Amino acid sequence: MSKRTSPALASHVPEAQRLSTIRGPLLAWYDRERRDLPWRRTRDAYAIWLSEVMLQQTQVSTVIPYWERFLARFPTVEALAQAPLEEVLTGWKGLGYYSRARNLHRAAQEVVARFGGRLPSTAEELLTLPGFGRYTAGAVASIAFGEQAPLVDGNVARVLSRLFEVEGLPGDRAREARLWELARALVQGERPGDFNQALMEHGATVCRPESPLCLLCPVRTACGAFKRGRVDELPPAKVRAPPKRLTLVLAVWPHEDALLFARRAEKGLFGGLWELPAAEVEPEAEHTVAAESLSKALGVQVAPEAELGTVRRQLTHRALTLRLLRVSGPRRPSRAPAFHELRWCTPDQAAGLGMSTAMLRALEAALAAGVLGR
DNA sequence: CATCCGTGGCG
DNA sequence: TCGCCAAGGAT
Repeated sequence: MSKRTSPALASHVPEAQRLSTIRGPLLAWYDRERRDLPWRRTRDAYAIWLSEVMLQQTQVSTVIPYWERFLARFPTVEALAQAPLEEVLTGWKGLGYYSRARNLHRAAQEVVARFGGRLPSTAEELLTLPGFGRYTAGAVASIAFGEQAPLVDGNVARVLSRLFEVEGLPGDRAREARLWELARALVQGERPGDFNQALMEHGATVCRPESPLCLLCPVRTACGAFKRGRVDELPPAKVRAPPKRLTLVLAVWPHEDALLFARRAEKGLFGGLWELPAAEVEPEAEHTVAAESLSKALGVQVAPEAELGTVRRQLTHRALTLRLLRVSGPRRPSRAPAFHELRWCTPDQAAGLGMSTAMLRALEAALAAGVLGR
């Protein structure tokens, strides 16, 4: 070490001891207490990758059935790469954050093209693929390939914030840098993948956001927040912007035993998914105005026939209002300016489309209103 | 750096 | 009913 060691680095030197008192006990705890999750029973890097993508911002219990179904349908990177995006989105429907599925699909194609169908084994290489950020690259590299690569997710950030009393709000640069530095120091050693999972598992089950189980914590004697009674104040809650309101009018256009469906543009909200053709309107728009918006989107002049009700849906950052408007038109379009594709489907056929949960609720409401008879 | 992108569970 | 948030990434 040079004498010119920065103050920031020098201040961490006493931590070497603490780091070593954390790693062993946490790993031992993990060996005893870890949950039996399906992706912990495989060594297939693709399957592990898939689990990591699905787990982004999504609870374990939600992911399990999706992971099993998706893997059965797309068992290999090659199978996924060859599948049409629409089928991939169908396998993802209901899971949310659909850009994950689009990126996964693109990444699979790149793995085939650039790496001969084998997922690269280092975080550095993984980072070059779509959908791989620092977290996912570290997770796949350490869990699937045994690289001593760090990761910081919401759980790890909380655990390390408490253990080392890391100050600052989520998103703060210095805070993030500090967390990654700690994660990097801690993961050095045997079984890096298990250690990273131990850190996350601990955050998910013991070092929880609310009412953490400190009396069951294997590393509480090393925990700064526990020592000083600061467990409830670390980490500080993130400040969230209030959700914005978005009102969409949905065209319910019956023809015989079918309704008109449209596929959304690839980017943005519900990108690439199917829907009852939608157009944004002012919250209090008259149905004639709403019909005009739909006419523009569909490229055909449609007439408003009846209001069929409203479905509300709360997203993290958006309050959705879906207004169902039964319409009719002079001809039945097969293409439209605002949409990727149009299709006339019976409810049974529509069930096989990749549709968001919000749209599913709206469709149910339209059918309950009797648009296709009983 | 801020904003956008879904969903379901839970108190 | 409501607010909070969970194994993040892209722009």
